[in-house]
Amino acid sequence: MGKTVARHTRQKDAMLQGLRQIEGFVSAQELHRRLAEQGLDIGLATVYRQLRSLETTGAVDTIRLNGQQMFRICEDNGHHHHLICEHCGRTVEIEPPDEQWLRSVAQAHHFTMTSHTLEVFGLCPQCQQLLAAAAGK
Amino acid sequence: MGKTVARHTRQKDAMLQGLRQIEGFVSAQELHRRLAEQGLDIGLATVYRQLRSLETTGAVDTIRLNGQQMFRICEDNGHHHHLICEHCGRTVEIEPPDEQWLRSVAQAHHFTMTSHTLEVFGLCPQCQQLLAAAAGK
DNA sequence: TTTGCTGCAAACCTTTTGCACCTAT
DNA sequence: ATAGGTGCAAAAGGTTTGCAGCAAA
Repeated sequence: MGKTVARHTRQKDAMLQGLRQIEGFVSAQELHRRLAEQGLDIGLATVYRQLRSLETTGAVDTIRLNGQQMFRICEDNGHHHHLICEHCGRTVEIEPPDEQWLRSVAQAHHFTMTSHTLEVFGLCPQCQQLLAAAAGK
Repeated sequence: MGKTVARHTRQKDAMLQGLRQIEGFVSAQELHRRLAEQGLDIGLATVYRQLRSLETTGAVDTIRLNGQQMFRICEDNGHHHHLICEHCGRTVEIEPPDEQWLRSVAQAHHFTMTSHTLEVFGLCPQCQQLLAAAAGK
C-alpha cells in the first residue's frame, strides 16, 4: 500500500490563513462564513473535511461547546488544556494536570486510560468589565 | 409573576425510574428506546424536554460524547468528575482535581472561573477483554 | 376549569457522504 | 494520465418546536 501524497490547494491555504487570524475557537460554520466574507468561497463540505483532517494530524485542537465542535489552530503540537472565556471565546492554554495522577486514578478502577479532557470556563478580564457595566446600568 | 407549579405525570416517573436503572451515561435516544422496551411508551420529545429540565435543576449530570449529549442521574447534588468507558459507557466518579489550583490558574490570567469539566476516557476491564478477544481472533 | 404536559410531525442544525468534475503532480 | 480534492446537493443524525388535545390540580 503506497502512501498517498497530500496535495497543495488554494482551499487548504485559505483555511490555514483563516484559522491563524482567529484567536480562540471557531466552529466550522463560522470559519466558513468568515472566509466567505473575505471573498474566499470554499465549499462548506471542504471546510469540514479539511478541519477533520487537520484534527487527525493534530494541527488543530478541538473542544465541544453548545452542541458543536470548535476548532483552533494548534501551534505547538502537544496535548494541552484551556481556559476559555464563555462570553467571547478567547482562550488561554493552561498547564496540564499531572498525567501520572490521572493514569493512576484510572488504574485504581482497572481502566485503561485513552484520553482525557479538562476545560476551565470563565470570563476574561474584558468581558467581566463589559458585563459588569451592562448589569450596573 | 406567580411561580408555575410542576405537575406530576406518569412520564416523569417513568423517566426517573429508567434513569435509576442505568449505571453510566445514556443518550436521550437510548433512554427512550429502553423505556419503550419496558412498555413505557413516551414521546421522544418528552424525553428530551424532561431531560433538559432535569439538567436545569441539577438532577442529572451531563457530558458530551460523539456528538451527542449523555445524561446520568445525579444522586448527590455536587459537582464531580468521571472516568468513562468509551465502549460501554460505564462510569466511575473520581476525585475532583484541586479546585483551588484551578482557581489560581484562572486568576493568573485575570479570568473569573465559573465552571470546569474534567473527563477521563478509557476502557473498563470488561471491555478491554472483549476487545482484546475480538482483535486476537 | 385552568394550564402545564404530552405526542406527533415538521423544522432545525450541524456534520457526513455520494458522485461527477477539477486540478496538482 | 492519475488520483486526491472540491463543490453541490442530498442524507443522516441529534435536538427543538408549534400546536392541538390530554389530564393533573
